[in-house]
Amino acid sequence: MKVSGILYHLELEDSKVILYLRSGERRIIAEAEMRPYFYVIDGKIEELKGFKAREKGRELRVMEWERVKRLVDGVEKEVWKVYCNHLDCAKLIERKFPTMNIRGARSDPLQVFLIEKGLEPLCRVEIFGEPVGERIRVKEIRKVGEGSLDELKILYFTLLVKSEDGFPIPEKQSISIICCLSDEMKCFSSDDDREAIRKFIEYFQEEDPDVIIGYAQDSEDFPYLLRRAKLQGIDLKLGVLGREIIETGKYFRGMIIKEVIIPGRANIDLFPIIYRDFPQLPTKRIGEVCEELGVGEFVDIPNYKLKELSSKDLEEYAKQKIMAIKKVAEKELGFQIELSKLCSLPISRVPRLTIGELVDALIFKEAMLRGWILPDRGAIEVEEGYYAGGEVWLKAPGIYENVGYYDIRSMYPSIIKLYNLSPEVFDCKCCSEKNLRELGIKHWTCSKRKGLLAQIVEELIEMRRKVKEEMKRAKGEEYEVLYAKQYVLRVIANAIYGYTGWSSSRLYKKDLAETITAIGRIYIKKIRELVEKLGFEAIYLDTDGIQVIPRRSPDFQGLLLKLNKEISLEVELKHVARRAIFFAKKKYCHLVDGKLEAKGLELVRRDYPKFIKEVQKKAMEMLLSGKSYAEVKNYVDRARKLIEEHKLKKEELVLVEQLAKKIEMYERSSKIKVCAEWLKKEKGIELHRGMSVEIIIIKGTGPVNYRARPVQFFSEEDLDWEYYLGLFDQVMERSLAIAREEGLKRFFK
DNA sequence: TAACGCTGCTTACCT
DNA sequence: ACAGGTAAGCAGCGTTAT
Repeated sequence: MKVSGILYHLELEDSKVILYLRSGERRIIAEAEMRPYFYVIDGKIEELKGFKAREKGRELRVMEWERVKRLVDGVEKEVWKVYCNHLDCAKLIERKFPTMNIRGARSDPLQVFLIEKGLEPLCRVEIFGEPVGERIRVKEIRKVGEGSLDELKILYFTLLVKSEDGFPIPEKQSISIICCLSDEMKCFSSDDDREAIRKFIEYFQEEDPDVIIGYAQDSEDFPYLLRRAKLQGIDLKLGVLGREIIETGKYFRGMIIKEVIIPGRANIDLFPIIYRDFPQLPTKRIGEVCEELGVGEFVDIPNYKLKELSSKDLEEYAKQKIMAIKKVAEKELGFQIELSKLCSLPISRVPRLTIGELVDALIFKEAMLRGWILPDRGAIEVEEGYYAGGEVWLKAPGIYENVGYYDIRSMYPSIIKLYNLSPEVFDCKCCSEKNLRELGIKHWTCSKRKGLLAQIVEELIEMRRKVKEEMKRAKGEEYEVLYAKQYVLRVIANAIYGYTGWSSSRLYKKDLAETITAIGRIYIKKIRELVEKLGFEAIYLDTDGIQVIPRRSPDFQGLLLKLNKEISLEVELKHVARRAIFFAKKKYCHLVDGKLEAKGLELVRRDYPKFIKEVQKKAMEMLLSGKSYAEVKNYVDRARKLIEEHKLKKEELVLVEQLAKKIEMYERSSKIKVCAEWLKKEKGIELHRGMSVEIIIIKGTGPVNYRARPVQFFSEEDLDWEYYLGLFDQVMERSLAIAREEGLKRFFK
């Protein structure tokens, strides 16, 4: 028989790949046999022939072996390809034979499956096979077209719990409301949550969604729901065909996070995506995310304030929250889908991977398609010491007018492409012409073969160029898809240099990473020299960017043309700032089209009190728009009075810090560490790595950091106003010093 | 014993 | 847990002034 549908989810079951397809109203479940394998690069495999072992009650054994030709780190070799009956068999053999040169035993089987079959996540597939029970056993599978989320059944999900302090405990507090959105909005609540959970499960099974989308549902909603359901004696059968959901712990970005598996459905948690892709957002609450993405307003109500809402208001809030989740998903999921296609990974896996892991997945895929076998991750020995990065230079702090900001377009990717940089051709044995010597670099690249990394980067750049070309003619939905495609191509290309210097990457080579940054420094310094020759003065450099002021005529476009004639990388003019203030390296602000653009200033940092940031912002705007020192000073002094006279609300003095490591790992007490300890001791609340807290400083004796507290438990009377005054003065002093000195200079002229 | 000064930990930022 | 470069606040601790 032949079936077709959108491939929306894949799972691993022993050595089978289970495929979930959506075909109109129907769901198709198929299973494909896969033969797990690994490579033995050189040496004998006699010991492996007939290998058998028992582990967790299963028999693991080697099935077959064959001699195949592959490119091992770019060198053609005959290697052994060894097939086994189970994935764990490959891993066991790798552990048991540490001296054997084994590769690929830990490769992602679902990714390998997708690559081997030429499939894309969310594509339309055709399957030839025969039915076995509820499934179809796959004989042949192929991609026959494109698909999209629109063709799938999506269910948005969230729940709310009222609690005293915002950290509810399942044993004490029942779920106040569960809210779902598919074709329509549905809310479930009851006095005790037993009925609500029952009805929710019933509804969920009836809806039978392909994709579940929420915000922090893996770390919060589902674990809470699981505990409550257990207490109420209810099974949480939310999987396809009534299978129960599975809670797992996984090491992610240096911390244990919970991952919930809902068999047969793609469970997509937006929170880890936001955590990874929007590190600049201090709280990561949905309202903040909505604002960042420009998808409308949503006012977050902190968990500790939910108790003040009536049932009606709570329901209204839940509905608004789920609409906000939907908007964030609609804006953000396009990128994740394109990432999953680019890297050949199931869509539900992508949100949980770091950028490094995504780059690694792409490198693995491209290597596999070329018949290469690369080292496994973490297999290359790490070289000691650090290497130099980008050039950073500031002529002098001060106020400048007419500042042109130029940068080298995609500098590191362009360097990799232009100089054919890749580990296997770096310092090759075959070349006598040491081509990087002319740049003053002691290394060289091969002039006979094109390196793998350079090939991949070139392809990414070329693909992006084509997509951007198509974008010119595209509109609406099509445009959005193309935009997402070019965006992920850029993100991945930009991370490739870092990947070469990442100690656990397959292509780790410190000297190579160092060479890339060294070439970057040479180029930006060369541009500085040119700029100086062409009638401009360089005032600031950072890595791939240079800021200049005109000595005579401010012909910034003319300078751009001249630079591009001289330089083999592409130079762009980002903008010309009417006026700019430089405080230090990585701390400056520009006035561009009447708007303030601040970099590194306190006002962009989450760990400064909100009020101080607002006053600084206003002061910067005044200075940039030409107000005198005296005027600005006057404004700042009036603002200062509000602190002096205790006329601010505690919310205006809040700062945010993120717990960067496990509490035991601290050698000093930071504000966030003290808050984490206080929450544990006083409230029994445990903060885990990566969580942020809104902090205020209370009065008392001892060092300030020891007086940091979560804002919700204290009032204005508790605040250490003197501390805020001191910090305010410190920040304002250095913010205004430049204008003051500038004024003095004029006075003495 | 308070004040001072230095070191290096800590956080968050820039490219 | 893609890389390195940077500023700033302040704990922690030894030294100096009182």
